[in-house]
Amino acid sequence: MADITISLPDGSKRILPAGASGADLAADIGPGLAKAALIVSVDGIQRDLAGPLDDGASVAVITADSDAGLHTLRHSTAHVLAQAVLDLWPGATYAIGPPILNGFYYDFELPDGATFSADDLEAIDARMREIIAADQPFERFETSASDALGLFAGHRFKQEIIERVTAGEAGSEMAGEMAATAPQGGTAAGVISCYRNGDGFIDLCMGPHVPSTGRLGHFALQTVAGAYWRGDEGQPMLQRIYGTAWASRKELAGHLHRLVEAEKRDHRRLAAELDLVSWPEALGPGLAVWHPKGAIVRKQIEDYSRARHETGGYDFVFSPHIAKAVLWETSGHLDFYADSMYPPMEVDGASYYPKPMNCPFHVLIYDSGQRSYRDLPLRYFELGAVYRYELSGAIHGLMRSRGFTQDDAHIFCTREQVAAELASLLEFTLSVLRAFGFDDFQAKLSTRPTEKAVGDQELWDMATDGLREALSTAGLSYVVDEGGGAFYGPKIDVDVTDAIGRPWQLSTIQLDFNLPERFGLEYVGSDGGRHRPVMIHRALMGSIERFFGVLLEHYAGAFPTWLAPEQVRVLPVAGEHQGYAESIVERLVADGFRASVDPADEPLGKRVRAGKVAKVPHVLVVGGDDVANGTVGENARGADSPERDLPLDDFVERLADEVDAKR
RNA sequence: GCCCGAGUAGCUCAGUUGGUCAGAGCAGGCGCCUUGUAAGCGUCAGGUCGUCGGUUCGAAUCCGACCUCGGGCUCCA
Repeated sequence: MADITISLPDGSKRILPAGASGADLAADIGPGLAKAALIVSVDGIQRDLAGPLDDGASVAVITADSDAGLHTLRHSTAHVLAQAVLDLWPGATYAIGPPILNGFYYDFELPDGATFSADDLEAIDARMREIIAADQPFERFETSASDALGLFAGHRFKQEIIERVTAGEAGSEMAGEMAATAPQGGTAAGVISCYRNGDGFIDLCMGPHVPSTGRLGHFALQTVAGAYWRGDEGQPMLQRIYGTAWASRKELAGHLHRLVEAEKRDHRRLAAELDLVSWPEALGPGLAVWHPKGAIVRKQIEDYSRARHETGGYDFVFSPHIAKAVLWETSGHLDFYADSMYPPMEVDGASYYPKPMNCPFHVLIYDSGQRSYRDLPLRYFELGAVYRYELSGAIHGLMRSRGFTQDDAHIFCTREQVAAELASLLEFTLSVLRAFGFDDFQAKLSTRPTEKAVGDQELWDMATDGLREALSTAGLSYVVDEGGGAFYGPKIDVDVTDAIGRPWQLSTIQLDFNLPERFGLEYVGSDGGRHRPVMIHRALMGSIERFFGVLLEHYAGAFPTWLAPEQVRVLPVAGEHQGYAESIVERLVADGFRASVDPADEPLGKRVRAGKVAKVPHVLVVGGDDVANGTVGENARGADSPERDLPLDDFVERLADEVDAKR
């Protein structure tokens, strides 16, 4: 039999006997790799280790070190979860169970509408570990759609998937998905692939999978949740189990530890601990009140935003919280956004809606007079409070609320001005975000939807090119969401990455070809003719409340000094030093700093601790020596040890520098 | 909205099978202590056990409804 030649990623070649599998290749390279190998990538297509390799193929052996390997590990663990559930609940059926970030889930429907309870997870976990201990091989086989329908008799979700896959070949929406994902398993068109492990467990799956269940085990089942089939409220509610899975015990422990850490910086917990914000039940879900310490931080954020807009070419405007139905009819909100609006108040025979957006008001301001091309661009800025009727289950602290304030602006410009306007706007956006300590950005460009869209193609192209240019000028990496734009215009969304690596979508820059049309906006051009302006919606922080929440989590409550609610706390060592402490605070407050005295009613150690726990950036201790010499003992937040005998003037200068530098 | 889970002092929690189970620590008030760097001592006050109904001789505990909060509701075979 002729040998086959395989190319490896490093460019080297290996000769193997004909019929050799990925596992054989891994073993040929070395015993360590043989043990670690999970799947192979053959000419860029992921496959099981067990399958034979073709002569001349480029093959990479994939281990759990790579994302692809981890994905496979999680995907296979999801299968074991399904096997365990089907073992334990006779009559249960299963839907889908993909790998996700850090883990996996699987959706089930239990007989007679039964639901999982949190206690069930323990039994499922135990059964999964038995399956893993049995080291059952994952065996792939392929079949026709009609045979597959028989194989999954009684499992309606699997049958639906098979039907969709089959229909997909005729060119439905599913075809695109399959085309995009087929390389994962290398399934030929018209063939349904399945995996069998254990005595009778079979799942419909593209694969690939790890060689056997024994390769799994570092997992934890996490939560039970309801999830609609295909994410559609009109579809049945399935029972979803989430889990996390890793290549080693250590990585699993690390992940669980990170979850605990993330919980510690949960903004809702910190908001309560630091006395910043609360959500009194009497207000209703998704509505918060700002306590003095939270409010002063928010004020710093807003003041900074206003100052930047004031020097950034914006005009300030204000608009009311409610408006008559006719405004929302004209803007179209009542057509496509009514579900998210609070119901109207009836006053004097008219219906007034709380505003979910500020744009129509700004449009009216534009429309309050005749505009010349010489006036453009016009940039209207408002910290506008809006109210949106979010689903009660979607509400989440300050991150998703029913009342919030946008750092909102609308720019009205000519078509010719769009590109330049976008470029400077993106620079402006990043500059503002950087001031708050974010420097890791990721952008998304959303382009023209394939179906309905308003505005001519030329306009879309120009605006989309403008956005693209702005992104490259700013040196921002971005992904393109083809067809992901709204019907009324393309947009850029900007994510920041926080201190523990989580992305938050903050900024959005959105072209709008629709509202100017609906409101019949015009300007007089240099040709004397009337033209339609282009409108740009933009928010940098998005929601001030949410931005505050993101900052709170980013800094784990330890706001930089310029934002900190309490910048300096002065602790007199004993009662006799109270006067000196007060004189320091007086001076600091006069200079515009936020400072207070914590009197000597408690032992110094206790007060120092209280200052640290409150995350005050500077805790000053002043005693007899300091009174005599005009000095302070400085405890900088995060410093290991105090700095004694620091001249007060030096401290104030340092503090001022720190605040100026926004540190 | 829908699925699962949770609601006991301001906060974190304990309360065994329904029968002194209404408790603790921290925070708060008041005294004492006058402190040189991460919790001094004493004392007082605080709760309709989320709300409303029901079962029971008796409910924080069991049942139902409601309210609020938390997690989830396509990262897609």
